[in-house]
Amino acid sequence: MPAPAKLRPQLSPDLVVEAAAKVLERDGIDGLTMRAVAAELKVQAPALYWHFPNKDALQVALFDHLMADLAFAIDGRDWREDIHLMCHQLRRHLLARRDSAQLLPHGFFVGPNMMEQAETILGILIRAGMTPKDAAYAMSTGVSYIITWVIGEADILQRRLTGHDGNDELAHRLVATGRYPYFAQVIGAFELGGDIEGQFDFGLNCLIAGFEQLIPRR
Amino acid sequence: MPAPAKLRPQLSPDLVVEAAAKVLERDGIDGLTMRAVAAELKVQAPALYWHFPNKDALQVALFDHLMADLAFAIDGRDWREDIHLMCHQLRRHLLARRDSAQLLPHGFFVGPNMMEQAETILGILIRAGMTPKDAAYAMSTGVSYIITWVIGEADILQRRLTGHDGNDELAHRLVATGRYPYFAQVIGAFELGGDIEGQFDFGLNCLIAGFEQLIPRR
DNA sequence: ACCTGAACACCGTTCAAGT
DNA sequence: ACCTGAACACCGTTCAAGT
Repeated sequence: MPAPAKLRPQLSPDLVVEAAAKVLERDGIDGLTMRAVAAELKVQAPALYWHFPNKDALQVALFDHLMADLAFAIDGRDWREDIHLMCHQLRRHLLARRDSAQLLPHGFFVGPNMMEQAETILGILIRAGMTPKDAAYAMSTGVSYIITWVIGEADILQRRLTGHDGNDELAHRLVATGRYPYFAQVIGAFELGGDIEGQFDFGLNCLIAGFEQLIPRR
Repeated sequence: MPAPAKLRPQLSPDLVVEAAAKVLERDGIDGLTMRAVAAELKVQAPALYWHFPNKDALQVALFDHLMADLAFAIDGRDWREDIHLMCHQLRRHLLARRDSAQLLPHGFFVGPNMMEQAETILGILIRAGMTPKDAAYAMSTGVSYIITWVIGEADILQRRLTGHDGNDELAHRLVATGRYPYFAQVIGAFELGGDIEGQFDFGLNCLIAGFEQLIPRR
């Protein structure tokens, strides 16, 4: 005779992470509370603490989970091109998973999935001629750039939807005083209507140009 | 006859910001609560809402306040050198004011002080030959790099003090599986004992190398 | 071993009421 | 005009108690 069916499926770290992913997608980072995740699992909040020591650990696991299906599509002909493509793909991946970039206050290469991705990136840079240390720093700088960028971009997209923007107003009032002549020239570049993808590429290309100098010419 | 002395000095936005600065320095970003700021002023928390619409607005004002005495020391001979110096000075300024880099989720050029600083930076880049738009993007990319960096660096310094680091442990366990050969080569670069200032310079030099390409050769 | 119930020590913010 | 008192609707986390 088989074991009696359990009334409730047992919790597990994986189930908790999947529930957290659902909550994050539905309610955003502010809605991602231990109680909400527990509710998603039809369980009381303290139950989660049997599987994760605290919310931080859950967020780390969640981020890694969200990076599991990040598959870089590159052709391996030119490392500059490959890195460029991968950075754009990482940006899109993060943007497509609501608030995922805000999950990690610090350190993104923890967990099996992110480390798997790191292998790809490091391989390209090292085979291109970088020292392992330079490759590590370059990867860290690049990913950090993208994560910070995506947080900012999501914020801009959000404010475009909700309409007006308090900070913009303040900046305009200050510019109107005439005390910031250079800023007055460039304030358009910071406005919500700006070329957002172009600005991403701008910083990205600067970084890649810098990376290029780390590779010995032959 | 002069007006009777008030029992309590009247509150003002400036006084609130100064109290908030004290609380931030003493208790860090987690201790910066409306109640704590109010207590510092010997006032009830709701009183603050007469002077600021919400906590976010207070944080924006506080950040600008903390940037008031940021004075760039440069000599104006070479723009690359100047930018390099300013970036290091901004890093030190932020590091010296506890958790200041964590005050701003989005947008750092709001408020008279930051815009004053922006004038200096934009001036250097535009006079070096950049278009205003490129100068704006370059400044934005650079400051964003530094702020993100400082948040990470403060975190590393903190973990160095408190000793052990859970994420490091996880990464080591995963590396020990042998499935991440490249990562195994570079894990030393990410450890707490790493050359932290060197890593900052690494990213910074990459960016500046990229900026250089925006300036037409003569 | 794994989860519930109840509680602790907080948050940001609102709002009627005071002065 | 400016602040208090009291409350609302939450948080993350702990811990004894249940099964």
